[in-house]
Amino acid sequence: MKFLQENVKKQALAILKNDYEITDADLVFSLPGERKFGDLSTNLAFVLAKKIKIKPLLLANAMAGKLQNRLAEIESIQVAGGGFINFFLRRDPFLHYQWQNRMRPMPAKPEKIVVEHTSINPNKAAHIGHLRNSCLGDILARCCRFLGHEVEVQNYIDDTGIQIADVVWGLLYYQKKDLAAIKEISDLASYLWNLYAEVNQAFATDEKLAAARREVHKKIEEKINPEYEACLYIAQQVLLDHIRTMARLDIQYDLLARESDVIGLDFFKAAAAELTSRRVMTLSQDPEKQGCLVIRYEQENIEKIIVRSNQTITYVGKDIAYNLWKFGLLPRDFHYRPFFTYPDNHPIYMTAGEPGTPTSRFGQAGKVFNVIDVRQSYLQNLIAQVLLQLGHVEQSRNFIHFSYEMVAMTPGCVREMGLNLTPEEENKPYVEVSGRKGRAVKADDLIDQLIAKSRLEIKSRNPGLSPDEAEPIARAIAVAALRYFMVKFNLNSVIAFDFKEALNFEGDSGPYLQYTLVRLNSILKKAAAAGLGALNEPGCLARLEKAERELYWEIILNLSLLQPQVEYALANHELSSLAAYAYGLCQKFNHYYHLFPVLAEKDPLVKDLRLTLISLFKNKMEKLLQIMGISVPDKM
RNA sequence: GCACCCGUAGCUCAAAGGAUAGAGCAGCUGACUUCUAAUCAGCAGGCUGCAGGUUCGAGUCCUGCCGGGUGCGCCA
Repeated sequence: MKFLQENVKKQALAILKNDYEITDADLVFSLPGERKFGDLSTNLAFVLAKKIKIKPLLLANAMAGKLQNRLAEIESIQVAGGGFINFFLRRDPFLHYQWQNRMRPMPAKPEKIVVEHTSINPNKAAHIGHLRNSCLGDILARCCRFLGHEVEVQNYIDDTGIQIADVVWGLLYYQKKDLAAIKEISDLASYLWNLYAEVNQAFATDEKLAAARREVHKKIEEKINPEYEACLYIAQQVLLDHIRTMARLDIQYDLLARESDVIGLDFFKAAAAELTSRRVMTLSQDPEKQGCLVIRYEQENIEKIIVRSNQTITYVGKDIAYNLWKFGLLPRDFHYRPFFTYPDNHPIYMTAGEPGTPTSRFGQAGKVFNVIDVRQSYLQNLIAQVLLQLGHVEQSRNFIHFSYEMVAMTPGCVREMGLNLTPEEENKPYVEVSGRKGRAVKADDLIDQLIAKSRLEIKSRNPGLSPDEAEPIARAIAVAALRYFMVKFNLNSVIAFDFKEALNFEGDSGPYLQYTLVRLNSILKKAAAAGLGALNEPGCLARLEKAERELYWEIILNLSLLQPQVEYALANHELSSLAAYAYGLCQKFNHYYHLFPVLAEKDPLVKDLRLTLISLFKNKMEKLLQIMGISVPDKM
């Protein structure tokens, strides 16, 4: 479709340039919402009318007259709506082109893309807020791969922060467990979920405890046992738990970048030299920040502390160094070791402080996507600013904060879970999810609920299925429902989480998409059994009755938009447009399915055309579902 | 206080400056002896928060209000 649009544009421009002063940018095509307005439409006449002061309608008619019958791919041209020029494609050649090119692989693109997502503090189990991050990040990575990019998925592990000190303190001093006792705790991540909320409540009410926590944090930084060893153990176990949870959703990582290695390998020192010599980072003149090194955030005219008066480095400082490294702009590298292998043999590497396994180079990105919620915009913007100030113009432009709004919970949902609300919170439209307050739905619990529900649905529809057969199907449906739910909203709309919506398997949902393909596959299977497997070139659409022909064309035309849709989603940071695209296509197909039976059709040519349509639909929709991380079960 | 985001049907959300503002859920009618009814067809539901402005054209852009959220830490 994209190729065709460009081709039509080139031809039209060549013709119109003789009579009008138009540029490449003036001629923009769009797909009209209704087919009576054509397959391609342009507002060129409106744009030009302003410049040369002629009525748009007159101009549009004149232009249409000049273009009529002179564009190879265009059957006819009409003017409508006061000046839109609408183009109707030659349908049979278009269908042939789509059919012939359906298997063509996407050419590889040279630009390597690093996507950072998940990055959960390793001190408690993952919750629904993290799921939005990981699902978006994973789909983003899949979009880039689909378009031919090399993609590296990184997960940043803050294994040194105060959050982890909280639970270390909780285990060692609040619950008075020794290391051996800690190692005996099963399902540590869930256990810490409760403990983390509990100790934070304690910290809030008792000043002295906060000092104890700082003491634990200090001991971890100075590698003093048992605090340090407990910290290492907890971070590793919880991290493994997060990896396991996300693997349930088919979300995988390539590299785990540890904050302790960013610190241990003095990444910041390497960055600091440059920051200081370019006077990006300076000694603060503010008496309250005496002895601190700061960077001025220009957008809001704030001084951000990078190096504290005690010479320790803040989170932003470490993040600046880490992101410079992602682009290969730091004269320093991590060491690496293999950490984990997925059942499909895909390895995850972890950064290391000491020389480990030699491996292919990580980082060296041409473009970086950081999937982090909107609350960190200020810090991400600061990093982009710093890249620019250091003279890395290209990298600054390719440093992308893939920002999304938070997941919240309605007061009703919080109450439903048996959790407490303050009277003030009761009256809010939603309250933010918080691991610190233990106020969130745990990721694993939600996945379990989804699987349980799909199990019931499968059982009622397919009573003969054994549990062994039903289980993978239940999982596939649960994953589809969850991933679709997480991607269908606009990035800047807050998701006010609601069990009823998230557990919906009907209508605008992941299982709806799966069901469409399951039925379609069933037709193809039966057609193959009847010896109708191999398909020839598509026949002429004229063979179809008008009503079917129009619907058929509508579907073919929309199917051709897969690649432009993915490019649009990526360029505009709007992955929800992919969900809407997939849903719209399936709606159209289901409508067609009900009106026009395939296998019962008597006319062999019509039957062939219908089989062509469903083959093409399967081809495109499977690619689209793969981008969304949704698999298609054999039956539902 | 400053900065960013949101306000569309009873509810949850779409609408890429464009043609008659669309879906799902909930409600009401209908369609399983048929390629799987997790489906489909239909009914009903709207001063797009308010007031101005820009434009051939505004839910979308600008200004001001009203209501809500978030960020602005020597936490990460």
